[in-house]
Amino acid sequence: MNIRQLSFRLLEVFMSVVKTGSISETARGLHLTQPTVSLQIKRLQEAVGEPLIIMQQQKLQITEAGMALFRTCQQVFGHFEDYQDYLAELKGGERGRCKIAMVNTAQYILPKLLGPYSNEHPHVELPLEIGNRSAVLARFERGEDDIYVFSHPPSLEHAQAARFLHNPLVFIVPLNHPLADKTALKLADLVPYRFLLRETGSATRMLFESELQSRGLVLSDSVQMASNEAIRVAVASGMGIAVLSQHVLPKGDNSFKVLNVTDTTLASHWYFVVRTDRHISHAARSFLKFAEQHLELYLDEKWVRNELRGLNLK
Amino acid sequence: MNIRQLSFRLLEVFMSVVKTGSISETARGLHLTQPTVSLQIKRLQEAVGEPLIIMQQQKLQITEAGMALFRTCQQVFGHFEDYQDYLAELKGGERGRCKIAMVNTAQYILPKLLGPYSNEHPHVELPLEIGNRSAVLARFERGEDDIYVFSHPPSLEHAQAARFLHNPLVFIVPLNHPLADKTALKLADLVPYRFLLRETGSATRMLFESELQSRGLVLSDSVQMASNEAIRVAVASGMGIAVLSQHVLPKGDNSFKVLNVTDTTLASHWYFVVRTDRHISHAARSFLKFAEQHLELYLDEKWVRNELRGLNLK
DNA sequence: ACATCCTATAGATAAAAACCTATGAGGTGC
DNA sequence: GCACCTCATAGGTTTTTATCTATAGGATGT
Repeated sequence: MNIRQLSFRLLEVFMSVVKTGSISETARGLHLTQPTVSLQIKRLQEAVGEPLIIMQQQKLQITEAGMALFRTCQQVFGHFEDYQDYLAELKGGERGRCKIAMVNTAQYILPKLLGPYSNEHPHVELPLEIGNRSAVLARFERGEDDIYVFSHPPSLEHAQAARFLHNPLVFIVPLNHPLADKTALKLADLVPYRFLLRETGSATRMLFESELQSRGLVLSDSVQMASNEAIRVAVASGMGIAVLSQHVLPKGDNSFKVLNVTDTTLASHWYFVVRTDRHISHAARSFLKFAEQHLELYLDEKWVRNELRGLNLK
Repeated sequence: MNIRQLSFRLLEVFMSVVKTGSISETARGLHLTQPTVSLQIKRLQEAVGEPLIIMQQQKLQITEAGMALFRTCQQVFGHFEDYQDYLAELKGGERGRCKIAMVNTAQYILPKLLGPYSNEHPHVELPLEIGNRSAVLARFERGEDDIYVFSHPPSLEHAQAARFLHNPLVFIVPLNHPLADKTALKLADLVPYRFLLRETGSATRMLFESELQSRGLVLSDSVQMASNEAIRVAVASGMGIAVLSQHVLPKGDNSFKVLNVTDTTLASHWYFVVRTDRHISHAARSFLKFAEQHLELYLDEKWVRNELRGLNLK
């Protein structure tokens, strides 16, 4: 039997002949002529190398080999139907994978969207990658994920970014800090103190440093720490001032004080970023659509900046 | 996804690409050129309507849809491999069906061949049909079986017959019959008594009657009975004389007496008959070959007439 | 005997599939 | 920068496939 000259069409016709028990009726059913069907069966028998159907007193009789082939066909078509169902779910965004790479800080906000989404779409895999800005940028370069989350508009080739959330930054100090009780501060009042900062390249630090630079200010003392939690705890224990995303601060945490700096509003935005030179996966598209529709529901409404239409999610 | 434009060749190539992870390597492996493989994949993707493989940093990456298709293919090819195995067994006569229609009397001898054959070929189905001569002839006409067993050469169109066993007929009488103790009888001595006979058309009766006719003898009294057993029992209980195939008589049964008729030797032969206008099934061919080789082993050697070569079983 | 079913076969055509060669474009390694 | 991979695309050829129409040969039923 030569499988290479078998085609699905041939098998389809064969199955219909077995089901109807008639070549002519199959022809009518499939909108073909009778000779066409006869010929198809003949070719199939040649491909299989064994009679599949024999004429018996004006009636078609299916041989053993024919019945076995029929059963095989049923299974095969069954598998393809399953695959079609799978594809349909994939295309509908009900199944599949949406790999998301996000910068560290985003882990305080993205889960608020991911949780509800995952509940609504339980068959979508959502592998998350969390890293610092440069790690996520590297992943973007290599196109390892479907969606990237940055807080700072990355202006890269092939990148399409859409804002979705305001990211206000605040200054926090230990409760016993000299500035803790001041009510109206200027940025310049802060620079003499020690600052605790994330690594160079982090969006928060970049924003803060560019603000300082534009005002001609220079920090007198700074310490670099690897994570926001480390910084928060360090501030609480009196090590210095920090600039952090407001989203990072646990509500009702009174182990530090938020300063009221009147001449400075530091803020960036959270962005969903996708590559324009790649097909966006259905699951990713589905997630972004979900986000577009439910941002206000799951995130603090006052910070939402829903510009996801810009990603033209069809 | 349009299944009609899918071909097994396409899937074969696709599977190789997934396995090797390279289009060029697949091309080398399948003795194709690289553009051919590229194009096949492109066509497959168009047929499926979904990307299956994407280029990722100089490496091929299989998409979700691609992996699912790959799994589907594995199952599908698995089914076809099973089918191929099945076909191989079918062609080797190891599997399949060999329908045999035989006249009543044959059931005393054919099982001696069928039993050992079935043990050697446990996957061959052996449906048996047993009927009187005219019923088996009708089945032959309609070509309902693979092999027909007659005891009397049927000279039909499209029939090819081969003798395999001598079928000697004997006269039996009740123990208390007037002829029971005679040692050398003539046929003419028997005709005054009542005979128990099978229906007209049965080979035994045909043979007996033609012998009577050629000798100008006429039976004075006869009773028709439907089966050989009925006749045997009736003879034992004293109803009359019978002519039966020797094969029908259980060895060591002393409830009747076999007459010694010196001027008459009634005998026919058992024939395997096949239709020449039909493909003979592999299983039937296998059974006939088995019979040809083992007749002497399983049947009484002194009666065997092995002329099965005549069926040219290749 | 004839109309009416089937199926099989022959001959023809248009579309498609399955390949090829040649060439281009994007990376990697030295 | 150059040799050397990889894959993609364009253009072309030869087979194969999927159809059709026309026709013929059996069976069956009236």
